[in-house]
Amino acid sequence: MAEPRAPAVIGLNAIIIAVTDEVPRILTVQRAAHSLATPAQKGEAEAWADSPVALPFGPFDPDQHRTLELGLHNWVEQQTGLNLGYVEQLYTFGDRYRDPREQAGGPRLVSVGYIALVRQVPVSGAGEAEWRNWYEFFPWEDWREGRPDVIDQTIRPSLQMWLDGIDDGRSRQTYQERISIAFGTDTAPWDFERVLERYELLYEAGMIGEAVRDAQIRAAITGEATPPTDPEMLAAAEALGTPMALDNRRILATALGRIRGKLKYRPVVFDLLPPVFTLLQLQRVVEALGGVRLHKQNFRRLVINGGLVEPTGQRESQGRGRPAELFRFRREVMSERPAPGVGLPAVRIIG
Amino acid sequence: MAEPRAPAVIGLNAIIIAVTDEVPRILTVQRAAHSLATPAQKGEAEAWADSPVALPFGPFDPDQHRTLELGLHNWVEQQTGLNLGYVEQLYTFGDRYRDPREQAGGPRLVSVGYIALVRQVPVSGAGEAEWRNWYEFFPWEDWREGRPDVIDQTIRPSLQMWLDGIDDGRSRQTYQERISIAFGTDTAPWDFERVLERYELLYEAGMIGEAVRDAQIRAAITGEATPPTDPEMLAAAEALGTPMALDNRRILATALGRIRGKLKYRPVVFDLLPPVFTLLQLQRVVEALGGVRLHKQNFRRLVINGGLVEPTGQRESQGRGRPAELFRFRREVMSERPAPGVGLPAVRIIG
DNA sequence: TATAATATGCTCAAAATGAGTATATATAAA
DNA sequence: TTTATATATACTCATTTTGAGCATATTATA
Repeated sequence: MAEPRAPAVIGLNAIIIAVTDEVPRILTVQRAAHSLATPAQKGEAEAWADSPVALPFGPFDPDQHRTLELGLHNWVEQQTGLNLGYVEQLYTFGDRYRDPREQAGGPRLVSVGYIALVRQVPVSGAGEAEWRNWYEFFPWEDWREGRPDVIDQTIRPSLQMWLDGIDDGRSRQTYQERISIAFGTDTAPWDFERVLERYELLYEAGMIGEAVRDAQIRAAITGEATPPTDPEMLAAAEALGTPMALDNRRILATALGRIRGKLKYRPVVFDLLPPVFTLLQLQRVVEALGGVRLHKQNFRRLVINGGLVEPTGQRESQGRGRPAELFRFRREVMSERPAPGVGLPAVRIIG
Repeated sequence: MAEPRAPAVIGLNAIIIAVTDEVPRILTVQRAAHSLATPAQKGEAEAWADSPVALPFGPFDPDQHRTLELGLHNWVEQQTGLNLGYVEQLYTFGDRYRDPREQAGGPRLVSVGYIALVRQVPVSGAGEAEWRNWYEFFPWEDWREGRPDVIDQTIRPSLQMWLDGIDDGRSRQTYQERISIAFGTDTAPWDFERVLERYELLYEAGMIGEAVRDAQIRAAITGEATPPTDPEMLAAAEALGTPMALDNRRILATALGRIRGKLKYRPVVFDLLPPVFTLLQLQRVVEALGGVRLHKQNFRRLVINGGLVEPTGQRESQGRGRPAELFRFRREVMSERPAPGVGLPAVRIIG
């Protein structure tokens, strides 16, 4: 068994999530565009532009930090002034060239992603930090106002065109199946958790801004001519949301899928809410994360009968109609039921 | 945003799982005990003995491997002759001193764990590899023959004793809650997915062999006297399964919990079975992983009506009673239902 | 005072689940 | 050959959970 050498560096990415005004938001930072251009290919640097929108990132310093998570806490606090509550490891990303600087001899960058859920949305501290609607990056994932137009107007036709252009029958077959699973069919429902699968297909089909960018980078490095980019696909990329730096959008897709899955069997929503809340507020947060509308009365029944919340006796002051009762999270539920969560439906789109 | 330095090394751990004869097994390798002893403290090396039972481990070589997963495939194949089928990233472990050599100045070891599910159990290739029943490491997790004795005879009383010894009322309260959630109460059910939570509590209570070992290591390094180990706790450690090297048992607990969770909403079992199988074989594999007995007729209904399997028309040859029909996995189910899986009950212990 | 908006209570059918009983088809034993 | 035993499979039935909707309560505002 050989000793491991030390040829890679470890970084930490934070996906910091909050929900305000019924909008799920993530904290982004500005990333200087030139940080991608290495001296070796300054000239080519103008050929492609990386997005300045990035997830908060920091190096992991083993000398200073006892655990990965503590390291994360540390620089997040420094950079944004946030002190994180619930934190959970997401995934570790280590594909070659996820940082293009590798192509110019830079070290392999392995990043461990962490999800953090926060309540407050303090004006983000050190300058360039900014909260952004996460559906800005995944317009096809928000079904709260009905099935998003972009699916049938852009995604479906472009995917079909891409599929038709694949010569090998077998791999076309495989892709067809993946598309059905990810995007559903007339019979198959849309599965709200398959966020990453959808993003990856769109990337592979070249319909995502980052895919175009990465193809250009590869071409610039190998010295080939800029690859012919299908104008259809470029138009698609326009409609398919804001690009992010590096593979940050893939990381975000992973996080979104994870959160949606977790909602069903762990009471994670409450980390996004104040200590007391109305049932409608609770429902709106769940809907924001899930990207679906839920049946109000049944949602009520679910969380009350399920023992997830308990009434405080107080009622809300403000408001238009009848004042709502204020509830709080019942921590005891964790030791009462095996998998307490709020559950998303298969494909409900009711108001 | 500072550049990450390169002060840690990245390794890969494989949790390779197969089920044969209704026993869930993991592939282990022999780990030379002296690999933990550094020249700096050879003299102390006899004071504590690390277990030679380890998970397969290999370094990650970024020059050679395009992705972490490919790196894993590569050395697993070399070391064991296995070519892995379904592989999924589990978790990244980076706590300080998870490799005790760090205490003698060794580099921080960050390991990315991967779960692999395999069908065949070929006589494991290069020498020291060996399949072991995973319940050998977690005797309290197998409820197929009823509630394991070790829970009420060892775990319950020792946890209580430990709890009573905690002075601070607040932290005793917190621990009490964690114990209730992890191990259940008269009212609260046993949650089969909380494998890691249970392991961590037992470790923190000092009831696990590794906890004793790690306390001794720390003492040896800091030069303190060997800490007084409660003989009760040592006896508990005897009953609480085979220790593993480093933090490998924690990694394994993470994997077991993950697999049990996944069972419910993804058809992972089929990666452990031959292409055709009887429904009882399928059920036995699910039971082996979940550590529970299931109701036969209802299990049938679940997988057939759920569209998870389809009959082949063939029947099984051998056997005592009526020959069973052979089924195969219906891949189409993946695109029909949002979360196809087999589901484990809350706490069923019926034959 | 009427109207709109929201909260909350309740009903009812359909589907899923838990627990059995009954029957079919094989091998092994008498 | 018959009987016992083991397994597979089919079917029933009560209970619980879920999906959908109607009805009523309580507030602010026109």
